[in-house]
Amino acid sequence: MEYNAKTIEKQWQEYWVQNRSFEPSEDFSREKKYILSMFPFPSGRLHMGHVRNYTLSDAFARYYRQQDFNVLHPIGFDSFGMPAENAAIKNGSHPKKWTYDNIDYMKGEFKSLGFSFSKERELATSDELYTKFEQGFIIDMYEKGLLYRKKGFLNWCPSCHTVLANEQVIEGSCWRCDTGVVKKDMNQYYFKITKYADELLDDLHKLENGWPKQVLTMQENWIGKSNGLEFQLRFDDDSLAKLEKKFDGFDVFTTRPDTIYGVSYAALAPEHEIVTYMIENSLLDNETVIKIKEMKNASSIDRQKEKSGISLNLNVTHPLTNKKVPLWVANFVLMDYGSGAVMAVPAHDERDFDFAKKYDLPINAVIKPFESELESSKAYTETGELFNSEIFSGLNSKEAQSKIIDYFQEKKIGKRTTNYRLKDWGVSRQRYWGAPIPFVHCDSCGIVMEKKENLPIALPDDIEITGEGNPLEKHQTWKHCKCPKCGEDAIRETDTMDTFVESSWYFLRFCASPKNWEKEAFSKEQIKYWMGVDHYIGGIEHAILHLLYARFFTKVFRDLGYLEFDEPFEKLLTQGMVLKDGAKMSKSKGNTVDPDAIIEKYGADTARLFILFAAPPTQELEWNDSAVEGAYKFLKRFYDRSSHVNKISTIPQIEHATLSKEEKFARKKVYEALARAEDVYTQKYTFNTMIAGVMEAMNALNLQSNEKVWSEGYWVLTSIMEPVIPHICWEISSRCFSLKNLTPQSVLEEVFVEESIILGVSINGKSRCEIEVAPDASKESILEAAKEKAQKWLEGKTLVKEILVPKKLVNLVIKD
RNA sequence: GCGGAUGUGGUGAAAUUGGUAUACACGCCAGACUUAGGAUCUGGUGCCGUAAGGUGUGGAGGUUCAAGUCCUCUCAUCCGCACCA
Repeated sequence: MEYNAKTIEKQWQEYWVQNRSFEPSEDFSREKKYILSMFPFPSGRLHMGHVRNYTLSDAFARYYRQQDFNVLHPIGFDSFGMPAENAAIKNGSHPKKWTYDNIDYMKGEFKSLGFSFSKERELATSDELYTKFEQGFIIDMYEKGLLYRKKGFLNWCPSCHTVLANEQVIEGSCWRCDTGVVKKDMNQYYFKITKYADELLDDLHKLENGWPKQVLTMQENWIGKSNGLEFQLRFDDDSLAKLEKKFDGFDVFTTRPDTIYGVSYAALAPEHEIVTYMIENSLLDNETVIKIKEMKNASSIDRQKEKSGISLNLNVTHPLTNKKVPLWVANFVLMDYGSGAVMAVPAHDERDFDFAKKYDLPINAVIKPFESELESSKAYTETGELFNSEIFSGLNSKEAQSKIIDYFQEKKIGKRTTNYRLKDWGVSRQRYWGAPIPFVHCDSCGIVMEKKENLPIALPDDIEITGEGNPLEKHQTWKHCKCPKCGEDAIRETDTMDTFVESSWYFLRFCASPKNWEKEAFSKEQIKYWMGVDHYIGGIEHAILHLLYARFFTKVFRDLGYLEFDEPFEKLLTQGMVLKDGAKMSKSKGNTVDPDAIIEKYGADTARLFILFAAPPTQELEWNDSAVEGAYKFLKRFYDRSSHVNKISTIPQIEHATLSKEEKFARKKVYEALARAEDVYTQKYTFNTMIAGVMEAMNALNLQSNEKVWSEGYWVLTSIMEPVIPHICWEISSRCFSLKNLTPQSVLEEVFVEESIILGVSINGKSRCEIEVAPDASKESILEAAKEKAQKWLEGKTLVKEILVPKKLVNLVIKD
């Protein structure tokens, strides 16, 4: 029989649409599985990474459907974002048209790959309905104080007149025009994600069994919790006078309070408010001001190259010794961590040491190793024994840390504090193609939330996109409105939201029944049934931001009363990248493979089979044209051999004992494959080994010609393979089994019963020969057989030990 | 620097609790059928060796009757974070 992928695939794709085969049921009494793959940005065409992602989720979804679960396997498009605007700048196409044209094309690609997505729940985050509910949530969060507006230092491209996200700054320059990026002080909206820092960190433990360790660690490091001492460094009298008593001092944070007696200077970030005050009030000479401005304006790369600083000619007093400590501005002190100021202990911190060497500041050692001498040529950053530390001398670092913190707390001059690397999430973008932030600026009322009944605040279509500045701000009429509170003329907020906001709750929206799509974002009942996501599959590149933000939204929604759980994704599978010629596929490298071309040449089943067979999902996948060809050959053979199968509608009953050796072996291989498949879908996700098992079974079936064994084999194998290569399996199954075999299959234990078993015989751990014994042979008889067979190696030696590992091997230990 | 991961044939990769290393596939070699083959089928294929045998999971040690698997050290590659006080 000739395998014609195109015909078969078209036919079943139509069948599935007409039969609504992949729509979840609203019967909430059934057991459910929620299988989700990270939705794509509608860039135009699918790439192989997408194909890998959705082939994986599709395999899970189809498997659980076979197992009679109510399966939700939705898809959507993360459709706001910069590329749509960039396309507009480049080709003059409207972002909306560009986006929705791409979506249409990609939906066609999904269909041609046979992905079993629910059609009725498809959405795009740029849909006005989606914006409407999102803006509602934003208002809720603003009311709860979880969204606020403040000035912040942002990456600003002076040429594009826009704020850039950190990821858009490439080596200190704008990713698009290569202009040097500067920091600009601007008003921005922030989500108060830091309020949840502790919970986001602690709850990682709840995910230990379902998430890759790597992702958990990355999130842990990103949150970056550290414990230590916070205290105030106070100015001495002269310095207070110089500062016109505007500042008493400033806070510093340290994780090493045990080194406090080694403090020999203190340093402020160039952006620190005291520094700003001194510049604004001409308290510094010109040279110093120029130096500080240089530090501020340096790109982050330059700033890291070499430590530099300048003295402020001010002194603070050491909190314990009351000695004078000089105050400097230093480029290595970061404004956005801790308080933007540090106590410096050059003897025990590498940065402080480098700086002290450069500017000839004192280096006072106060910690020494327990069992060796202190070297003065570098900073000793380990823990050790304290000295020159008054009453704390002689203590070890660990004890000293808590005692010194206690001492500060007793004296009320400092306190135990926790610091986080995680910062509040800046969400406003000066961009057109995003969800508008639903606020208005009113001269008399300030920032006012839009009324929920006025939502969505939709984007205007008639805009001009030039790449410079924010098109919404330049629009003549859109931003003018009435204040929802006082009714006077007001101005709409023209900032739009970061696209990560949309992807932080889309998995909840999918739970909503399309019947109520217009009415509500989702209902508590629907969420309760479908969530959490049983398998979430996507790229490792989202290990931090997307997954952290989605976890944050889940906790916020819980606190807003919309749902009742803490974590959205129970099991996370992070797939490896798709490579060609050893490098990630990318247009710029010219090493891409177009999925459409593969489907055209071989069909979707070949692409899916290759992708799942070539490597386990978490590993990188190296594209290999001849291995694709190999997958295609297997499908041809698989299709061709189905001519050995009888048309039946129940699995054949076979009298195992009456079969030939080859027939028995074939059945054993078939059921081995089935047993392995169960494990793969539910535990290990190593589809490559499952497919190998099926190939072994096929090879074994080929060695015999019993029609019943063939039929039984195909009954089982097409069931195992349907999630991987659905079209060909539905075709064979409908022709031979009236689709009756795409159901749970049970492993027949009887086929594993062996008439004899083969044991390896090794001498001193080295395998030498084999023996064949009856399964119930006694230990003595097995050892006897082994010794007889291995006689050759035993001659002239002394046998010192005999080990029998049941069903595996015999090891004979000998001596000369 | 800190954290995480990975190292097995020519290639992608297998290997329950430690128990005959290299399943399955690609590639290669040989043969069959063919006007032809980039189709199909059959057989072979870790390395050295005619063979017996030796050797072999990045490297060096160790534990064990037995180590790809456990322990110690080390090298290499990849990924994430990074002047985080």
